[in-house]
Amino acid sequence: METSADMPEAVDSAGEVTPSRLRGLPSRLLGHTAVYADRLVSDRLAAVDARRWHYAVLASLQEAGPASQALLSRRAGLYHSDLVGVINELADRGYVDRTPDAADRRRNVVTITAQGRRQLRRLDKVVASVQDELLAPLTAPERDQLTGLLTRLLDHHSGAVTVPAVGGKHKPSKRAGGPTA
Amino acid sequence: METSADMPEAVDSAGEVTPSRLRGLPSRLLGHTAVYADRLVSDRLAAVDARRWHYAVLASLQEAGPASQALLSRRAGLYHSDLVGVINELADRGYVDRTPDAADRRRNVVTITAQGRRQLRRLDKVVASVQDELLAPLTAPERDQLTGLLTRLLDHHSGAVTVPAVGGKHKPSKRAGGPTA
DNA sequence: TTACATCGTTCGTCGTCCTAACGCAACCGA
DNA sequence: TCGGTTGCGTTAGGACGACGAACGATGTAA
Repeated sequence: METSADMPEAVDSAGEVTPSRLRGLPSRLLGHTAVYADRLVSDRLAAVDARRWHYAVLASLQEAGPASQALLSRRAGLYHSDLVGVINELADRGYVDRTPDAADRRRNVVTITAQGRRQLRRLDKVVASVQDELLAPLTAPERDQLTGLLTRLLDHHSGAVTVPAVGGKHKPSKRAGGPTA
Repeated sequence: METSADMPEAVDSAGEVTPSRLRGLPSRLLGHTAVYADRLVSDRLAAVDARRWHYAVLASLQEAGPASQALLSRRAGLYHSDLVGVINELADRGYVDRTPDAADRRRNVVTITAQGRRQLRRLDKVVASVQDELLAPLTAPERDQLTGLLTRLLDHHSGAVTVPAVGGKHKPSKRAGGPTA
C-alpha cells in the first residue's frame, strides 16, 4: 500500500506517529516492553539495594544449594565474567559466603547466609509486586497466556542452537554461538 | 515452599536447572525473549548491511515523508543524539539525502532516495521473515494474541508517565523521567 | 611428564538508553 | 531593535547489560 510518501509539507506538522510498519512488529513490541519491564524491576530492586542478578543468584543458591561460581553462573544464567561482581556485592552485604574449596583449590564455594535468606524473602515480595505492576492491565488468564507464549518461544529458540548463520557475506556476522541461558 | 536448600553435595552435579522462582517470571521471560529477538533481528539485518534503526528511520521517512532530524527522531523513537550516526550511515549508503533547509537554516531536511526505497523494500522482506522465524512455534492466532497482549502492556505503561518514583532512599535512583518512545 | 580442561578474574567490545553541553538560528515580547 | 527563550544539529560521555578473549593457577587424563 505504501501510504503516500510524497506529501509536501510534512517536514513540520509535529506528527509523531509511529510508522505503521513498526507499530505491530513483534520483535519491536518485545524489545520495548522488555525495556519497560527491566526499568521497573531495576528501580524497585534498587529501592532495597539490590539488582536483578542478586535475586537470580540468591534464588539459585537457596533452591539448589551451595555451588562453585562456574556452576552458579550456569544455573543463574549469567556470564562468569559478570558473576564476579555480583558475588562481590552479595558478599559485601553479608548475603553470601565465598570460601575456597579445599577439595578443588581452583574453586570457590558460594553459600547463602541467614541474612541472605532474609534478603531473598524480601526480594521475593518485591519481585512479585513488580510482576503485578507490570501485568496490571491484564487479567489472570491473560497473564497465563502471555507467560505461556513467551515460554514456548524461549524453549523453541533454546534448542535451535541459535541463528544458523545466514549468508555471512558482508560482515564477519559477530555474535554467533549459543548463549548460556 | 522453599525447595530443600540444605542438600549436601550440590556443589558439583552439573545440575543446570533454572531456579523455580525464575522460571515463570514474566519480566524475565520478557527480557530473555527480547534478547533473542534482538539478536535475531540484528544478525539478519547485518546480512544486508543494515541495523535496526536503519529500518525504523527509512520506514518513517517513507510513510510520513521528509522530515527534519528532530522530528524524525521523535517519529522513529530514537534519541536525537543517536540519530546523527544513523543518518550518516544511511547517507553514506545513498539511502537518504541530508540537505540544509532554506526556510529554517537550523534544520536539515532528510529525504529518502530511490535507492533508499529499494533498500526499505529489501528490509521489509528481511524483517518479515525474521518475525516469522521468531514466532515459528506459534500458530497465527497465537501470534495475534501475543502482539495484542504486548501492545496492551505497552499502551498501559506509556500513559503512566513511567515509574512513579518509589522510595528514593538508598540510591539517587538514576533513570527517572519518561522515555521518548 | 605432557597435554588439555576447568576455574576465577580482569579487561575490553558493542549496542542501547539517556544527559549535558555547545554554537547556531529562529522566534517572541518589550 | 534588542534580549531572552526556545529549538536545531552535533559531540562527548556515562551507565548498564550481553558477550568474548585471555591469563595464571589448578586439576586431570594420556
